Amino acid sequence: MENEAKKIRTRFAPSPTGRMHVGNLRTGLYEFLIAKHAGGEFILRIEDTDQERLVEGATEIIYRTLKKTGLVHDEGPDKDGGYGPYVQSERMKTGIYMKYAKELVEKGEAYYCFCTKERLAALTSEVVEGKEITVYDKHCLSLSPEQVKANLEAGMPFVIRQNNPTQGTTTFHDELYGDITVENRELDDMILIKSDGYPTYNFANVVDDHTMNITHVVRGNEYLSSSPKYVRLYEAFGWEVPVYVHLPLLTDENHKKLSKRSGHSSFEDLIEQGFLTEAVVNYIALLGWSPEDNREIFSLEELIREFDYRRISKSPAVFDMVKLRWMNGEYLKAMEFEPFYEMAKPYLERAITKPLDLKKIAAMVKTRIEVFPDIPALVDFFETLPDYDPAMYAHKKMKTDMSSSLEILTELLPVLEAWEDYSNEGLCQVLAGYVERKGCKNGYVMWPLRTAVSGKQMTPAGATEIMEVLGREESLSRIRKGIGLLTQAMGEGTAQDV
RNA sequence: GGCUCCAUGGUCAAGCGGUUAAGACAUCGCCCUUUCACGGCGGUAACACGGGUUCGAUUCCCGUUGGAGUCACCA
Repeated sequence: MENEAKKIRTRFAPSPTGRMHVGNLRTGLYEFLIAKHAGGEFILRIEDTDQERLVEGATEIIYRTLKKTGLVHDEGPDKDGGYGPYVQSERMKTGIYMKYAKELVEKGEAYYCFCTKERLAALTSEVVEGKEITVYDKHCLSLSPEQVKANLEAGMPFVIRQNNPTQGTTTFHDELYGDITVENRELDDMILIKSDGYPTYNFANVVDDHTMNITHVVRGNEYLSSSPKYVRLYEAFGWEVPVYVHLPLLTDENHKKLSKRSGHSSFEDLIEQGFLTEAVVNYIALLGWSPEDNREIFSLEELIREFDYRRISKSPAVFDMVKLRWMNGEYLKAMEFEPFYEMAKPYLERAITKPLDLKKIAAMVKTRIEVFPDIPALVDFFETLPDYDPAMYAHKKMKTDMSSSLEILTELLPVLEAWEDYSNEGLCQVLAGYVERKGCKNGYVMWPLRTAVSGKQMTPAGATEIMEVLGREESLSRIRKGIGLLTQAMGEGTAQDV
């Protein structure tokens, strides 16, 4: 047993600050996949140490998103696995962070700092792109124990800072990026405990990952350059450093980091935009990772099986909505009809209020849309015949023009008026008979007919299917309207010619 | 600006010293067709640059250039 590798434990540690953006979700997905691929455990921890950024209900969003995407956690605030509490604000009440911070102070690896904001501001060495670059000068490190004690007793506000060496280098190993070394003098004495008593992310993260027995720390690439400071913390405690896997960033079309701030889609936004959960999960899994073969469509179970984190790439990936739409379309096509219909229904009803056969229309639309909101624009002509330009009757390939269309429709009208069976099959039958008598090609007849009953250049189905849904009376009325439009247009054309 | 990372078509990407440099999205064309779409077939399009190492570099090393990240009492 001792020789066997420890069971992998990864954690997803979001902050409850609103909706979950896709970069965050992908990090969670990879953490889940890495653990599950190896038969390990996936832990949820809520990092709410920033009391100012907390958003009401955001924790619920986290639970809902994980549930919906299938990233089931083995342990979390709602599932105690013996490493709780799993919410940092609750962990803080146990005094854990302060206890460990004081341990570092005693070891000389950290120290109290009483510097005021004003003094800190004076330390600002330069301003780059609007950001103030400040490196703390270890001013308070020289305070004697007596002074510290006196300050504390006087109730002076304080923070606790990490005491980093100023010489030598620190190296840490990342599974993807290899060894990364930095000069210790580049390491700022970061704050461990804030003046409100809460730990900073940096500190709580290390304490929690260690005490919760996390074996693989998987996180975004934005932490790569600060990782040496985390490693120094582990070393200061004398703790085993976890395996690090830093993930390549997800960027927007301008190659900038995807962030909530820049207004990029959160997972919930995407769902509202009509994307399927499975498609989103599938798509983001492929952003930064690829399987051994060329497969692109993966269920979560298949991802678990195939996911080898060594195949994660190192360079950032652009989040491409166009490809996401394509993938969503693939999922739509593969869906069973009934569930598809249930999801499409609200969009159909948005465009159609008449008592038409929505199921038939849904079936027409199923293979032609990429996302549900594509539906209304595709089917609105069923509700009302749009105003259309009779020039649409002309089609080069079908060899139709306005005059041929007028002829066809005029001849067809009495035939269809005399016909009772408006099923697709029945209509095909009567029209085939007409085409045969006429001795022309199908399209020569179908094009003007479809134009007349739809008033559209693009429809999700052919003329007969449309007529079947519209019914006899509406179909005939639209054909009469078409004849009227054509007659009028031809008349004007003639008048102009003369 | 310092530090760190990255670098194959417009995008996602395979490749891990010798390949006609895959595949997918997008784009273009053709076919099919009761338009469009779907589907089928095909085309355009990439190893950033310069030095090494090597019999041989997209692949290894160095530099240049370019891009990104980071430099908070935010995570």
